Amino acid sequence: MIIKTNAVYLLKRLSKYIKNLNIKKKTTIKDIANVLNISPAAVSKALHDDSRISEKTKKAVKQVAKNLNYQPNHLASALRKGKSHLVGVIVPRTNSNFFSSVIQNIEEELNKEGYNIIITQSNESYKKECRNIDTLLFTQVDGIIASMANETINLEYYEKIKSKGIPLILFDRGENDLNVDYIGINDYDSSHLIVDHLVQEGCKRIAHIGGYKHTRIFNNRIRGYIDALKKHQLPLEDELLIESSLTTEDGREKMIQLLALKDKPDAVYVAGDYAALGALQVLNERGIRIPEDIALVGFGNEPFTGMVTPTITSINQHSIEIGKQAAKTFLQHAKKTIIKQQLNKIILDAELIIRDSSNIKNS
Amino acid sequence: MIIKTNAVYLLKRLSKYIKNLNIKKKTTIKDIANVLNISPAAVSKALHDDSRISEKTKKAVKQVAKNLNYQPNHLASALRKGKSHLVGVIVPRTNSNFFSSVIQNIEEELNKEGYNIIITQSNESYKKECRNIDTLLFTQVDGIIASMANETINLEYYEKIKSKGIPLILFDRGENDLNVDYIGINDYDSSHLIVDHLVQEGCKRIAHIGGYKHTRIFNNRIRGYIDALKKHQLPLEDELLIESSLTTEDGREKMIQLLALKDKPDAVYVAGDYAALGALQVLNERGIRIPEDIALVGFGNEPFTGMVTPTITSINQHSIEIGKQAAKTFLQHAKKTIIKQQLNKIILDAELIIRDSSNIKNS
DNA sequence: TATAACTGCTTAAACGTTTAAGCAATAAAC
DNA sequence: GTTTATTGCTTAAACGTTTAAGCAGTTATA
Repeated sequence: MIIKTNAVYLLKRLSKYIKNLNIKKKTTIKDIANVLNISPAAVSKALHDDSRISEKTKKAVKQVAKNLNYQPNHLASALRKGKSHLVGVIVPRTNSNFFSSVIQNIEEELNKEGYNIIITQSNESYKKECRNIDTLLFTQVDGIIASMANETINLEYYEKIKSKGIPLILFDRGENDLNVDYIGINDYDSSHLIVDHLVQEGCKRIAHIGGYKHTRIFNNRIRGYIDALKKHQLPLEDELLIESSLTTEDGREKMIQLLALKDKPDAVYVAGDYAALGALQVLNERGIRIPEDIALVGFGNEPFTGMVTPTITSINQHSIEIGKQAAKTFLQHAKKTIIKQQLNKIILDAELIIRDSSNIKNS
Repeated sequence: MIIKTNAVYLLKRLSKYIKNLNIKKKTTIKDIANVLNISPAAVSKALHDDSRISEKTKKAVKQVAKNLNYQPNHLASALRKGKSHLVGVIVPRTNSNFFSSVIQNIEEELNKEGYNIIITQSNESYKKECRNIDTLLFTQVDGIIASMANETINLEYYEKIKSKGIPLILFDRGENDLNVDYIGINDYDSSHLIVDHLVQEGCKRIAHIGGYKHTRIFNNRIRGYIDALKKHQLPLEDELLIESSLTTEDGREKMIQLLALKDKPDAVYVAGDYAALGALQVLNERGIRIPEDIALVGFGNEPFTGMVTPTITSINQHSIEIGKQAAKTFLQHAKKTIIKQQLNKIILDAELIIRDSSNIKNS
């Protein structure tokens, strides 16, 4: 009788194996349990180094897991635990050095704590951004770190994230009204840095090709520009303050617009490097000397600012620090359970990188 | 008695609601079922427009789902169905226009079919690439689309993907030995295009700063370079063929090395735009005229090739088409169940974008 | 008028984990 | 020598879906 039971038992075990061989099913915790003749629960605990499992069993479990090439099923554990250990990241685009550097540092910081990231791009489109949010919520991410598209005014979708109780951290392009954690640089002060520098180089008519006023960071840069002009008792003229989408193409157009003025500026501060590039192209094409005739300053310190002729003075946005802080802020949320949600607003000091395009005295 | 049963029943329903209100739990299919007094199975089917559910019920279910702000739990359905509808993408880095454009097009194409992508970067590191693969397998992706790191020689991890039966599609940087689907451009022909063009411009001593020989695409570019030289009866000289990591820094070094030769080249074909930029910087710094003294050609058509002075002639790698084809190839795998796996090797014709750095006759 | 086919659901099991609760057996404490 | 703790497991339920199987009731078919 014992022999028969044993035979039945062996047959059962064997059939499992045959099934595995044929259908090439992924090995599960159950398979390991069957091999060692212990319960799946014990295997799970052994793999997680539970103190209530003997060292002997742990060793055995890990060995068998390795032999059977066991890979834990993230979906199952995430479902059971209610945590996916996935963090969603939304950026306007990845092919800018600033964003890809931020992403890289978010990833690095989160990987340390066992989190992985899902990167999505909005391509500066509000509609795409909404779809990305839905996708991320659908994927059950544990948190979202985002920088808003230029187009985004309606915050309904971001409210949706908050209402689901999912930590939301914004960086660079954020909104004050949303009342969430934010990491960025001091845009207002950056404008002061730039204007101070240009004044020091002898400029008297400083134009500003700014971003959309409705976006907080660009608004701050504009305010900084205005206040800095006042500080230096330079007149603020409407025709010198232009709103732009800050693409390279629009940078070209807005520069052409400035050159059409009877009273041309002697310096142009552009709120984005790509638009500054467009401006530079126009100036070069028309044989206007930079910085002698017109000085140029960009924003973002994209690598190409150091590649073009002349190299473009720009603001370093501390992408590394922003990425690290964004990740750390998320981790704070993830760790505390219900403790009071203290808002983090981290504003980093920016740094002006002076290059040829504004270096009048040394040129 | 009936009343009592009803009371108990109502109490049960009520308690569910109270629970929902307090703990702010996400609404599930069960909640909808409870409200409408039907089974969860019926709700699931209604949401998926199953033909065996009445239109009336479907309407009601969808209405309640909307009211309760129901969001399907992706983890649960993925676990049950054995499909995550997630595709992993591995690239050396995202801050190159080529890769970010490929990614964007992969995403677009896959989104149409209800798939989402997880982007990971290897930063050209083999170790990071292995970790990325583990992460993606762990996340139960339905497929992986990858372009290999420069460092990658050992294909063990890629074999791991194949052995799990997960579709693997390589693009740009791939390996022949792996025997998987591949989408890329014709690197061999591209070299011919470049050499033909340079010869036509009158160059007689053409150097090549190539990528690592062990990477198939760079090897093909080298072979194309050699064969094209032969075709034009130009002598092939060892000192003119240099292996490089193709970073901007290394491009500088290798250019300096070429300038140290007693018999300098009159043209340099660099296998990557970033390295070509380094070469350009060195030439500019030393007052060597481009293209009159030395012509320069890059590879990849990165946007900055059109921004620098002089603009750099380069090869357009068809990132859009590569992205679309990679996605489509994956979808083919995803759709057929066990049908024979016919390998897709898609080789696109490249295109030479002629700019100032090699336009001798018109300069 | 029986039989088949369709409609509109329900039941119950499954996906692979984790975890609270519990149960023997052994060790420690009194 | 009884009580108490500790060790090393097991059992069973749960996470939220999906789906095969089945079951009434209705409608069409022969």
